[in-house]
Amino acid sequence: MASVLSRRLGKRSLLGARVLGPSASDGPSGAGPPLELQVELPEGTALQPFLTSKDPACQEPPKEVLKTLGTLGFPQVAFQPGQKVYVWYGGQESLGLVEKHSLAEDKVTVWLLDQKLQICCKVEEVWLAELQGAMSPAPPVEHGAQVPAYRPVSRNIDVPKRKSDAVEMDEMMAAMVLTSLSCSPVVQSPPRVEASFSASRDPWKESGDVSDSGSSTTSGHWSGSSGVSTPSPPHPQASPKYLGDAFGSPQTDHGFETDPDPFLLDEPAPRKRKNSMKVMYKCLWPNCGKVLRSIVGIKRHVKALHLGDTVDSDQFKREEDFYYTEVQMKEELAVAVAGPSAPGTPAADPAPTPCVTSPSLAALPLPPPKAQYSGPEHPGLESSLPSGALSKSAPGSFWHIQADHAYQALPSFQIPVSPHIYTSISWAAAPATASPMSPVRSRSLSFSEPQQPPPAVKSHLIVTSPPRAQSSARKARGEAKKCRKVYGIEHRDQWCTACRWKKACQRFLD
DNA sequence: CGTGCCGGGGT
DNA sequence: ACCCCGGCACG
Repeated sequence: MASVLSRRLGKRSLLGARVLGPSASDGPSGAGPPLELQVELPEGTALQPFLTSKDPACQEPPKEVLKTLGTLGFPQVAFQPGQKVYVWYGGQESLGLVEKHSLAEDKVTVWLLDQKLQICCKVEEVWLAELQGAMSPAPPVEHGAQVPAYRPVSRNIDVPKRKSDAVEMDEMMAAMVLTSLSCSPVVQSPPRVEASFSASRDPWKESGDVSDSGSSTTSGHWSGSSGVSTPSPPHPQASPKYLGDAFGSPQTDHGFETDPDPFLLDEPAPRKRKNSMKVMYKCLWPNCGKVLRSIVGIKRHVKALHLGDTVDSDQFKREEDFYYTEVQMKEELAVAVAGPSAPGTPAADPAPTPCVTSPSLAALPLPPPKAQYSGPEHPGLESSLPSGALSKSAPGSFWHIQADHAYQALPSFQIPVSPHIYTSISWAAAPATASPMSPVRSRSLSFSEPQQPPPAVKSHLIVTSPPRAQSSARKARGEAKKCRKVYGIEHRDQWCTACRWKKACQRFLD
């Protein structure tokens, strides 16, 4: 194999590229980054704390609003004497009463309750106590300058996007993602370190090392497999570990660690379809978390309950839009309407969703597409997997096992395919383009625009419409990243066998 | 033009 | 069987 390697040592490494510029989203969709940038903008102006942590996905309109707000000055016109306000003072926010508001100079005189003193400051530094909840932590200007430390980071990570099961979970995830992201670039890519044993722990990185696990095959390299078929899966132990890795400890192993990352976020892995999902809308208002079924409902809710007093201003016309987010819940949960829980994906933009709510679509009981053609090959394998890791929506990292196909000699193969966001079902090919809005989320590494729950739709197409399926003999080009892309040519030895043989990739089927 | 992979070749 | 690659289709 050494020969192989040396022979085709790469011209270009996709892997490298990926590793170097990962955080900023290298997705093809040019729209991603820009959006983020814009989102950041308002924050920069430090006027609009609302955005801080909530789902950027559906904030198109607000963004606009905010921007204008930023330029035009704070719209909250005049403070009334006696009004309760918060003001940024002495490094913290203090409660105070408005003494007077001088419109002319845009200054507000505030009587600080705590300090028992009066101060005069700019309007931007003062905000109404009522709004505290929403517009809390980031008081104006100078404060903004004080905290940027965490901001720039968090903004890039679409933390809110993946509303996992619990709210706290979200926070944790955010933190973890954050950490791992911030670490990953560091590990440039010590391309293939022959680090003897340590290598063995990584199920897929090693090639010759495969055997060292003691189990199964003897020959080095993948080819060694004899009978193929029932691979004794090494994962029983491996998987937990990996799981851990995916989440917690960013340092997997030698420079390769960055690789799984793209996965974690990208891998479309459409095949694992979730149970029927239902789209719900969750109120993001602090301490609210109300979940409603309809977009109208949620809007009304937000408007009525939270924005009640602000709606007067035209500028807030659409404000409710960004106080709710779309979430997908399992049918059962949806029924129960568990407040904070929102397994699955937050999904995108609220606008184009209505159709989705149709349960009929979502409920289509289809076997994962993959099963449709490769299923029969190793039924046993699937079942032997650790619980539902595979098929269920393991919110964590999740294992994708495959050892099949004529080419696939290796015993078994696991790929940590991401906590993957089911959003990332690559149905890009589908007629999805219909919606002009294509809400590009701020997912840092993305390549195909995920969407809603159309897995059902897609598979449906495949199943029911034989005409389109494969009219031509040639297999439709896969949307998924193939080994080549994922590992780069330099790491050809890590490709799946099929890929190496220039055959249809078996690792990342479409 | 890069990529995925079929078809066909070599060992 | 394994391995490789020409060459085409696709984006």
